[in-house]
Amino acid sequence: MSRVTYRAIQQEVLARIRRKTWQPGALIPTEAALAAEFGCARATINRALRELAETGIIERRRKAGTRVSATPVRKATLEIPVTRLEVEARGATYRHKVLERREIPAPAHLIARMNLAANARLLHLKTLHLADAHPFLFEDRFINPLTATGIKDAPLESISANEWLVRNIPISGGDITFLAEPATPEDAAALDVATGCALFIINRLTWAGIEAVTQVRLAYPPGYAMTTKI
Amino acid sequence: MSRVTYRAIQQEVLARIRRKTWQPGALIPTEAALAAEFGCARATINRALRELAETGIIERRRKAGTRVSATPVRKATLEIPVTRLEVEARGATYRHKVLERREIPAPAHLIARMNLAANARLLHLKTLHLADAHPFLFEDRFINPLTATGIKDAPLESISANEWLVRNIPISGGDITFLAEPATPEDAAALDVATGCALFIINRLTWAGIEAVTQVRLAYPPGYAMTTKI
DNA sequence: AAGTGGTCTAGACCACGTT
DNA sequence: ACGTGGTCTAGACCACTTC
Repeated sequence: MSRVTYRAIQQEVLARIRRKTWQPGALIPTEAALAAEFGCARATINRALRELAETGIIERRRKAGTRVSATPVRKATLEIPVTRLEVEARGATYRHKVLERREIPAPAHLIARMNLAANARLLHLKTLHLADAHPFLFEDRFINPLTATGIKDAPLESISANEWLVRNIPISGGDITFLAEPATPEDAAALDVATGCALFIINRLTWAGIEAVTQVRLAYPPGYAMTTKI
Repeated sequence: MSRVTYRAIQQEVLARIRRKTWQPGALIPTEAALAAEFGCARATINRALRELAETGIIERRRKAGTRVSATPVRKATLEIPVTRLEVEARGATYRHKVLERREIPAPAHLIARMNLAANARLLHLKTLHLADAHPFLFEDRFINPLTATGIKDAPLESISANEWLVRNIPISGGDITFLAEPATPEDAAALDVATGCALFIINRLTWAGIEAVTQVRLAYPPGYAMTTKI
């Protein structure tokens, strides 16, 4: 075991910020100075501070140095699990039901958002996910068969599109939006709730490079909450 | 510039996963082997793989080695800015109005959640945040004056509690919950929307060590969406 | 017992941004 | 121009986990 760990340095830095030894907005010593003070290598200081910078507690810029964030932008990490695992983590039995599966011409609003050719066709899926036979999530998904190669032959009755895509199509990135919406009549029927009641909605658009793979709207019934820690 | 960067290694690793050279669930070579292959130091491989593991793309365990995640749990990072900055980032003028400010005995449900003494008192604040004079956010907050020392004398008319706390009280962590709720009559009056309409709600409880600092419920009107990337 | 990742060191060079 | 963080190296020891 070495004498000084990067975690110990992080703790000490946080303690000094908490004690106001280092005020918000103020510069803290350079890596070299801290390495000398703590009697460790600069690389150790670097790792400690780099990770703190990733959480938004401090801000670092070459030449300008490192300073305590004046108005820290807290960053929370959300885990986005496969729905089956999320249900099973709650101790329930997972099942899903494909309500609709059709190939259609891409709707106009998706041609722009997904950067598709004007005559592109998409696979349109509607799926109800169940936890112990109770509606857990109503999913309305469009899949680009050109990027999600093999989706047409996927056994989507036994593996959800969600999970099939995650396992088979390497995704480079995506945009996620969280919001609240009133239940449409279709949402209400699928989830067995009243039309107009407040649903938690996730919209997600995912990419493989510059090509869109899938756009999905997830509607969760009242009572669902997404939780995380900072 | 060195010959091999950790970013280049990440790209190559991702490419191999995408090409299925390394299948989901399969072991990939050890750090030492990759260092030899790429002709770089093991520390460089370590940094490349460590960061990929943080995103959930690969999984690492001592002795067991590194493998490609079979069902990757995507991780998204949410930024939680101060409301004023969020409004200003949209090009609007920020203003807030304290609707209520009272010291009260802690409600029973918060005594448990915030780990308070039975006779604890809390500062109860209700604040409306405005963007260009339109309601942007209705905030219902409880503050523990024992941990948020100085809050009683804070000029909460000119600086929001949100911002005052962020600047003055060092926070060690917290729990955040996102959900949808129908607007209560009070929400509706504050936000100028219909009672019962779908609101996006954030509940946040923050701690300084083992002591709770504040519990807040943020209610956003219809149309608000929280966005992030993966 | 042995193999793998986790971390630290001491030194070096470099990119970047401020001055 | 120059100071700061960003990164890489080569080597070392250690912690954890599986065998």
